[in-house]
Amino acid sequence: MSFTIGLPCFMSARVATSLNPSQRAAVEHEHGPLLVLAGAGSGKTSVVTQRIARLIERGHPARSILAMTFTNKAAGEMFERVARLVGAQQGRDLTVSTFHRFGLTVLGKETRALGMRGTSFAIFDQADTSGVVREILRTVKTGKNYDIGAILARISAAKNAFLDADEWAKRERESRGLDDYDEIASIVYPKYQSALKSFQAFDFDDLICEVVRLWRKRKDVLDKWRQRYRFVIVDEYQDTNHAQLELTRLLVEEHKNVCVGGDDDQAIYAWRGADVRNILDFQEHFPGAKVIKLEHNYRSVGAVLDLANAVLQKQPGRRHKKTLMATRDKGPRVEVIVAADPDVEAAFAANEIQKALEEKGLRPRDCAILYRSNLQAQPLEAALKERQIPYRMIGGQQFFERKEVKDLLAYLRVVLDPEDEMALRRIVNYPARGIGEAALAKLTSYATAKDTTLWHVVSKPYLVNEFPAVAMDGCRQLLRITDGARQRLAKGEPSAQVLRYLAEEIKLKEDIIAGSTTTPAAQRRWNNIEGLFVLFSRRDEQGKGGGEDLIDYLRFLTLQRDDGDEEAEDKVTLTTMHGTKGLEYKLVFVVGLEEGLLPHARTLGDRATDIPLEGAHSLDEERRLFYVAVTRAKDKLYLCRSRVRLARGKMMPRTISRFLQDIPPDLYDEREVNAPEAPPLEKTVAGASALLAALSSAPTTGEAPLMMRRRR
DNA sequence: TGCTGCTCAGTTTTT
DNA sequence: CTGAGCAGCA
Repeated sequence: MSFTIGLPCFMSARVATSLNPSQRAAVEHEHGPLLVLAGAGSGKTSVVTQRIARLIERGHPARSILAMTFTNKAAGEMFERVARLVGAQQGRDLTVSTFHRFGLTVLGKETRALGMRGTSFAIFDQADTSGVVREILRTVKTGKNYDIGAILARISAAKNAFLDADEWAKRERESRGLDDYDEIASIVYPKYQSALKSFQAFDFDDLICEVVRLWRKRKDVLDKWRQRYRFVIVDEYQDTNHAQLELTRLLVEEHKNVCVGGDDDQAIYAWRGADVRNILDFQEHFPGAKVIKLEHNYRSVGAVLDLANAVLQKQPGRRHKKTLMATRDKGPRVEVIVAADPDVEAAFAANEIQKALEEKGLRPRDCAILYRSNLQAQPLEAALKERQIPYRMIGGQQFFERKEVKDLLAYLRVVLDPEDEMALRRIVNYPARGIGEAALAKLTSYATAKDTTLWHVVSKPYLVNEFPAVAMDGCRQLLRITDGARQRLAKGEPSAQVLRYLAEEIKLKEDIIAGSTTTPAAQRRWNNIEGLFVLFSRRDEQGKGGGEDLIDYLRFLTLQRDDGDEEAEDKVTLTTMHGTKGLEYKLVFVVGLEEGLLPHARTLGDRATDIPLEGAHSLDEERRLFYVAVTRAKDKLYLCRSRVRLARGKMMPRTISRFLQDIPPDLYDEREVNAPEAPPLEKTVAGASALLAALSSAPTTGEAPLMMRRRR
């Protein structure tokens, strides 16, 4: 089982120069709707970027081109690649953005047309929206303990269908009958909407839906945007939802210059509202559409591709039939690893990576370990740490969703925009300063009665009848802190400096230490805050100012997941199968191929909380997810599973994933791994000294470093 | 008001 | 087993 790096692999350095006929046809396409059906690894992204470059070459101004992607990262990458082709000068005016960010831009520019008071609005992330729903449930007094996510999912579905609560409930009742969650969701939904309105806030769905509503209502506004964008490109089209289709359709209705790229076999986001029919029915939505299929795979060796095709073999009812054709040689065989337990599984992957790094000249960045659920990451992290292999984890709890980060940023928000009520509520009694539930209720009811903002009352608490002296004092403290920060900003102090001041004033460090159970945990959380300082000082260095600029930046951060902006970082990637879409690695491990994990238990048992998906079976989506994971591998693929796994704190026996079972055995070699292979530390001097370095840089608190903790 | 300790639940994916 | 949410108490 050896695989060579270097020889045939660089076929995959493809693109730019040589295009096959289909690719060329797609790149040269100029006017009218175009669907590029691109199988995994068929060079879709490079075709799309080259087409954009070609449009610019043809004399279409870059500023008239809008490309929409799924993630910020994909957007950044596409922008870079186009800029490389046409030059930074030419590419500068190009718009490459996620749907959500584009929506944010439009809403930000159209606050007047939207009829909003003022120009400021907030964006609510999941934590915020969950909080809103929780509050509403309290007032509704159901007595039951509802899953908030399930309610939000239904609200989201209704929003994206542009239906109000009654219309949605009616439609669902007719199509499938209502369950408990549908009932409660239809009660919560209108209240949720008015809550958002009173906060002057948009949730993620609104960023798309409100644009569509506005455009439908205001032809003059729509015309403005239509004139601006003469060419629209959408990547990963299989993952768009109904509202995104509507947005696209409105924008291109006149000129019809819409080019979408995608692959229905890689549709894995139905659970969050993506509708694969968008890509299946593209030709009905955009009559006269040209369809180009890209079926040559330039990424993977034949062995990987054969297996990938076998995975899809079992997929019923594929509409756009594609067969991926190999362009590379067979390569090393795919290996299936049956590990005794998850630690063995992790040790195996880490050992193989280490071997590949030392013996085959691979770089860490060429390797990835993919799993279904973030819970699986822990043993993998530990195994890599033990061997001093650098890695980065994508996903998990997002940086900007961490409590300490949100707390500090909420202060900055309030400083910049005192009417940001969500932020104000968050910090009004943090750190505790005597403004508890009762005091807050007094403040808000006074604000409601006098039709003024919460901030106004907080800054003049003496107006409130029988307001407790302690709470009054608390308000004064809060004012002192925010005023201090505001003055610093006004004086032109860098934003990072102001953040430091705020952290200092609220004794954030002390609070983190007091609120953490272990020293390393406290360290990690404080590191997050330090990370914020670094982030903002980097922004300061770019000469960005305070005020509006900073408000925009904070909004932008809400939509930004941290991919670790160190794109060039040479590290092994640990990520979920979802998080890996669009990426590729020479060496790939897919771990946890067991029933209950893939397919995930939640997609099997039909739980009351899940929305029944129409036309899409979640089991099929799980299979496609497996397909996506497998097709990430360029040279060598390992499929791993464990015989036992921790569930609810107990070791439970596991059964093989049905998807793995479905693959003809002649497409892979199977191997059992039992003893946890010890990390070969003593093997190399480099390894030993790296360990020493790691130990000496461990926290000197007397606490054991985190990595030493898990051992059974 | 705010803390502590209890219970309970719940285990996916993310703009 | 862990974390979050909640009730009851100081």
